[in-house]
Amino acid sequence: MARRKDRPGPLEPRSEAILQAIIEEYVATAAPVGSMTLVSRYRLGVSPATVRNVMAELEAAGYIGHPHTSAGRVPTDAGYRLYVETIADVVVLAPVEQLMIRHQFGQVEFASEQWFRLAAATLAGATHVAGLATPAKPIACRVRRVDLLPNGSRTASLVLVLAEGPVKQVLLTMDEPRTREGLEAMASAINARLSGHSAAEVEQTLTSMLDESGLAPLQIRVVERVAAMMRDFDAESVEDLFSEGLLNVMAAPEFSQSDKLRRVFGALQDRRYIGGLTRLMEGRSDVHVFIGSENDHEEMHDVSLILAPYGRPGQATGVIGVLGPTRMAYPHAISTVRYVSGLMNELVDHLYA
Amino acid sequence: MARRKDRPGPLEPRSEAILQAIIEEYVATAAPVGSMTLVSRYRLGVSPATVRNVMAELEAAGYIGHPHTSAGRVPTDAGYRLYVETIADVVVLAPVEQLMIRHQFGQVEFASEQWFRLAAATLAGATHVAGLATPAKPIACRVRRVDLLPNGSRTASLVLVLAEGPVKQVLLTMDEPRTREGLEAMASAINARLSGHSAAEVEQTLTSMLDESGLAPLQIRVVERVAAMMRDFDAESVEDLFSEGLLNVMAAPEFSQSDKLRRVFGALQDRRYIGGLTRLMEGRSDVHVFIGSENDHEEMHDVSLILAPYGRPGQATGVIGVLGPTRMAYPHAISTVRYVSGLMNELVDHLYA
DNA sequence: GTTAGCACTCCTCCCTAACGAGTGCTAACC
DNA sequence: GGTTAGCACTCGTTAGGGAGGAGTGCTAAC
Repeated sequence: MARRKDRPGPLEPRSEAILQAIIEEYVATAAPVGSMTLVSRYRLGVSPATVRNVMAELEAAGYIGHPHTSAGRVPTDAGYRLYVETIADVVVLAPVEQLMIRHQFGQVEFASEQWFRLAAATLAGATHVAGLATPAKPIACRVRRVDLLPNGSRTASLVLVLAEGPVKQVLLTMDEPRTREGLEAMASAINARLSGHSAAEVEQTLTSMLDESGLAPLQIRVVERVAAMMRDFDAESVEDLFSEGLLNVMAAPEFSQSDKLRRVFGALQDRRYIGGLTRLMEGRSDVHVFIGSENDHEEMHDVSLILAPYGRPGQATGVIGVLGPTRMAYPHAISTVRYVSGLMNELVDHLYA
Repeated sequence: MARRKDRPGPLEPRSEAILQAIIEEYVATAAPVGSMTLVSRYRLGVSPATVRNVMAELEAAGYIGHPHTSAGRVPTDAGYRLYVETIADVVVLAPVEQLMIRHQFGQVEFASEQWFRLAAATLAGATHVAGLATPAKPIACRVRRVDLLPNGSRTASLVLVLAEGPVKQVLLTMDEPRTREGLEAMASAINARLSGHSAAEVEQTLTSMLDESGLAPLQIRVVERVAAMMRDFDAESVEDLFSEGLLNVMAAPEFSQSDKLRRVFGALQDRRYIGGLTRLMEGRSDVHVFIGSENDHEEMHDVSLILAPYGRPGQATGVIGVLGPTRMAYPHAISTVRYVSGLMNELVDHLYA
């Protein structure tokens, strides 16, 4: 209020430079930064007193704060927000790092289940905070084929392959023994009716089958199971989250007493929270940063999320990103997430080409 | 040394009762326990002075210690060990809890990949420490069948189903487009050669195929990939570990400053450590407890592991268990792990019946 | 508008003393 | 001889009180 002349809008270049310096120093040291340290370490071309004046303005505008009177300044969430917005569009990952990450992705064979894990691990390794990734599951899965393979005398494996790639296997118990041939015949009969169908369509087929006479009870049970598995697939898609390198975040001094972090970890295991995240990213097309209190969930008020969608909108999308303390190296993290999401896009394109 | 008359051997009943009381009190309160609290809360039938004398003996024998002169007693790892050995054979899980756990297992359909997750989650929920589980992978996997399914124009899914149940899918890129029928024909040709084969046998087939003429390069590449996947399966089996409820352990006061715990989590992510664990349990048939410094790895010196093997020796085995602070409710944890391992045995038997 | 000077604030660190929990010893008791 | 009451002693914990210092905000000079 005091010395501010106009509304929060754009800051004078010098004020912005000082805010930037404060943030960079604080990110590096985790300690409140004073006017003296600032002028001695950053070529600001002004005296500590001037810096103090600017600091007072920045504080009045809500971009920085003091823990107490005789302490240095600490960026607020709003300060980080401004900082991120000024740098977000320009940061690009250094070519060396691009190369290293691309190299890591080159290692993986096209085993599709491993992509997100790899993405999460790569992000964690590159940014030294935690990497996150959800699988890119299709909006609505479709059946490719169903196999019935004999196991023991009265058990069989039901293998469901989706058009989009994923495979799932469940165990089936049968009232009476069946031959391999009998099972194969049944599988191809089922495939004829289900192949290419979505979860809803399988459901329809199931209800119509219930009216038909002459169908083996086992056949109906198999279709029931397939319908259930398809439901699961559709539901899972938004609820699975891989995280890697949470230990990196544990190492941050702000989380040395594990209390706050425990709540963060708890939220990360909450499927509803994860579902919310993916839904939040649905409309977006580029990296988005959620800083501290900008996160909807109170548990996340001490951390920042940098997320990016990937995949093909309307077909199969997922989310990758990083999670770290609000005191985080945003430029590097943002550019890394952006780069990895680009790589993930390439991979998905390759899969659907 | 001082007052001990004979070697560590069996303790007098009264001493044992007092050790037991110390441990139970310490497990409950996490604070060193004094002679007064002990007589007031446990019906020991003796005065604090007598308890102090016994405590001195127990300390000389190495079963308990003091943090400092004027503090109460704390059990040592050796004390826990003695305690665990006196109770291990007799503890049985309360019927109510048995029912609850069995009920949880009833929920899961026979989707075999989910068993260990469920076991880990159940253990975590029942014991309030962390639950661990490795999948029960067969000693040596065998191929059941291979499918080649067209994806895009130049990509196909290679689906590998193992005789033991697990399924894996990878993406294959092809130099030239192939029809669905062509792929199916190739798949059945490959199946004829690989079905029922172990990783080593697939490897042999591959080398013999390299000498044959007239084989499509793609066919050889597929067999190569299958060989690689089989190797992976065999290797993965001992290296995968699901954990659930690590947050429970974070909540323990001994880990309030997250330093020690971070090292524990680090070790849990180390595949070599996990491999060591499973190998450690290979010869055993019942629950085994590793208390603090009994663990080979220094990172684990502040936690205890209660592990049990499950599965069919020689066919498919895995390990389940819990991880908690050395100050843990051993009787309950041991009986829970034992009970869940029994359930897992039932499940595996059912699968292989 | 910028800067030097300076009083002021308030956190941090360190020292000390009072407190108290719990022990270990000794001597009496059963 | 084992058990117990009594008591001196140890030592960590806590609270209080400067001394020190980092950093600010204000004022006045540049």
